[in-house]
Amino acid sequence: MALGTGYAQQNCSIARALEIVGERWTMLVLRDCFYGVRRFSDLLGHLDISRAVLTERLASLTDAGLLERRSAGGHPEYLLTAAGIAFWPTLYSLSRWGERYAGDGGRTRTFSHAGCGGEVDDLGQCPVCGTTPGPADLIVTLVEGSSGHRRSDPVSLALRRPHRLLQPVTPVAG
Amino acid sequence: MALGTGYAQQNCSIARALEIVGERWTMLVLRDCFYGVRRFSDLLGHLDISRAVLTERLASLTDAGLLERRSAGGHPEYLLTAAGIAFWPTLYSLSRWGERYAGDGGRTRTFSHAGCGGEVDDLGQCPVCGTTPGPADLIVTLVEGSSGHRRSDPVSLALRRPHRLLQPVTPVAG
DNA sequence: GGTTGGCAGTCTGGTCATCAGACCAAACTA
DNA sequence: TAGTTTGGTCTGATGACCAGACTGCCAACC
Repeated sequence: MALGTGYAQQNCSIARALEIVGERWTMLVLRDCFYGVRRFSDLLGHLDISRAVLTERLASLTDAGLLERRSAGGHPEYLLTAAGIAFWPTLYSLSRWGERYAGDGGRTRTFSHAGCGGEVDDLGQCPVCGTTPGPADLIVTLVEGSSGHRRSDPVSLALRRPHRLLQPVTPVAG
Repeated sequence: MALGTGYAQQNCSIARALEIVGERWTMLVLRDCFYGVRRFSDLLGHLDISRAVLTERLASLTDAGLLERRSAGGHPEYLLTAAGIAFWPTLYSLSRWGERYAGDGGRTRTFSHAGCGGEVDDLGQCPVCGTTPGPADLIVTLVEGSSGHRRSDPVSLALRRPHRLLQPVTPVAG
């Protein structure tokens, strides 16, 4: 949060969590990381965010231990750490709430268990095998007919195909 | 979010959710509502927030349908609606993540099922009876010895006792 | 009936964060 | 070697947030 008067006095795990992930754009950066976006320019194009703010968010997420900055092929890549991956349930829960109460009520994306194909429920549990798959075992699929096809940047196009979370996306040029 | 360039282009339920609950202080206001804080002055004292910002947050949460403003005894009260109550899993999940990765790793609060006394797990499920209690059926208890006793405003003092979520707190004067 | 006091806001001037867009350095490519 | 891509930094303008002063409403009390 990095303001003079942050949430420090709140002494509450929610407040402390929000000190790390509560700033504008931060959770959307994490969402993109789960979707497999790893590069500065891809995040920039997909989020429509100011370069300075993206730089700052990536640095603070890295400082906080949710992301790891790694050089790959001459360019940096930002990968989720264990602490970052552990944030998935919160993001999933927020997504489900948003589908129900911040849109037209319909599904926009579904998440299915890569192991058995079951579509996970509100709690993230697979109704077929009864486990709670981590993000690495989930396949995200855009719901056809949802309002989910507006953007046309390369990353958005690449994300229209079903794909496994955390696996790197390869944006198509154009 | 109410900025010229919000998250509108993101076309994603997470982005839409964050348009409503993603601003500074908003989730902490909701947290306090779950804890039973209902009055403007109590929120003000417990959150250490600017009056203008609290006014704006309460108005936008009311507009978005998460809170309901109701006159009670000559003063307004802010109560969670169904949409607001449905936000509990996200808040709980964020709290658990924060305990693990944004603090010393220890529990600060526990939530137990009022029906059978079981302490709910990471997913919010009661290990005793197997159900997933809603917030109205949860009792929050501050963990002794956690760093959770810093604040001394009347609301914080009232919240030190175990109490059921959504039940109104009665701050002690002083 | 007038006064007092608490409550729920609004208003104000200053500070901080974010914005769009220009600029820059390093690495790769032709 | 010149140009392009990538990953940033810098700048001036705008908007959000801050602490604190101020206002209007209502109930209780004298």
